[in-house]
Amino acid sequence: MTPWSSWETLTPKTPFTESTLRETLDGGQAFRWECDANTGCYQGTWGRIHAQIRLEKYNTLKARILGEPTQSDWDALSDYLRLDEDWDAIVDQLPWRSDAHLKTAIDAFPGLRLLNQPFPETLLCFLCSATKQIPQIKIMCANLANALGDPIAPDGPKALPTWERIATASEDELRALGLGFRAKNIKKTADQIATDPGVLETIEALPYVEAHARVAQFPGVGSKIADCALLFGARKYDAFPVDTWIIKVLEKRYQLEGWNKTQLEQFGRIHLGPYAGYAQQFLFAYERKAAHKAVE
DNA sequence: AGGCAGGTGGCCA
DNA sequence: TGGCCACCTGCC
Repeated sequence: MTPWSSWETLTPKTPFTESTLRETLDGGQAFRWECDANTGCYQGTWGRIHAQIRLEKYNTLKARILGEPTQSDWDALSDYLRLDEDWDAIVDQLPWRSDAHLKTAIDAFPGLRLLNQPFPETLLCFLCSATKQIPQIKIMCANLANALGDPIAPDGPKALPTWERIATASEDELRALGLGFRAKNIKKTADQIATDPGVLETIEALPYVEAHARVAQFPGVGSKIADCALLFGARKYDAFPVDTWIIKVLEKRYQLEGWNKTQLEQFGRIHLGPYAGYAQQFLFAYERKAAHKAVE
């Protein structure tokens, strides 16, 4: 059995709360985190790192990493969680002064932030996401890792497969992982990436508009999935993913009934500005919370 | 038991 | 451009 590192105290510039940590790790940006119901400890995987994260009293953030992490692994954890991000400065640039609903959503999730995930695996996870709910997306990602991924440690959890590895699988093999019609798109995208190594790095380095146009050329990647991959996996904070939840928010709370998706995307980017993606995350989290409450 | 789910792409006017 | 529909699969 591979041992865990000792628990280290992390020092985010802006603290998490219980609900913002949950919303950050397990709110639909990433699909490889699970919360232990008894301890409230999150366990998850990204890149080649498997970690546990928990919040102690006074919102002290603790983490440990499977194996014998180096300083660069701890730095990777800090980058992943964006611990050094100037959250106050970012949020202050959102139009909360003139947007009461946005202000309500921000106040409900202080410290909620966007993860800094690896771009290739973020694209993969969101290719799985079409017309699926979060629990189902998680299962697909877990199946992909278990079937095609490399172990992070001997007998340990597995990383998500590389695109090159996926390209060596057949569509039928992928379908057997429960991907459904997404298997064809994932296979075709993998084939394209395999024949053009470095394309994802190139895309990641482009400004948002160019990156969006390029990533949306992959089969199965439309405007929404492109925006999610760029926002959650490439730090394009001006991306504004318009999904069913955000459509509801904009229709109901911004009185934009009758607007089509393209118009809603443009409204979001124009109204919310260079950090539109951050605003999206607050609005998304707040709306899901409201819907959850309504069920109770 | 049928409809729906963090969409996309193809087809038709 | 805008509307409609098929597409896998599992869960309510």
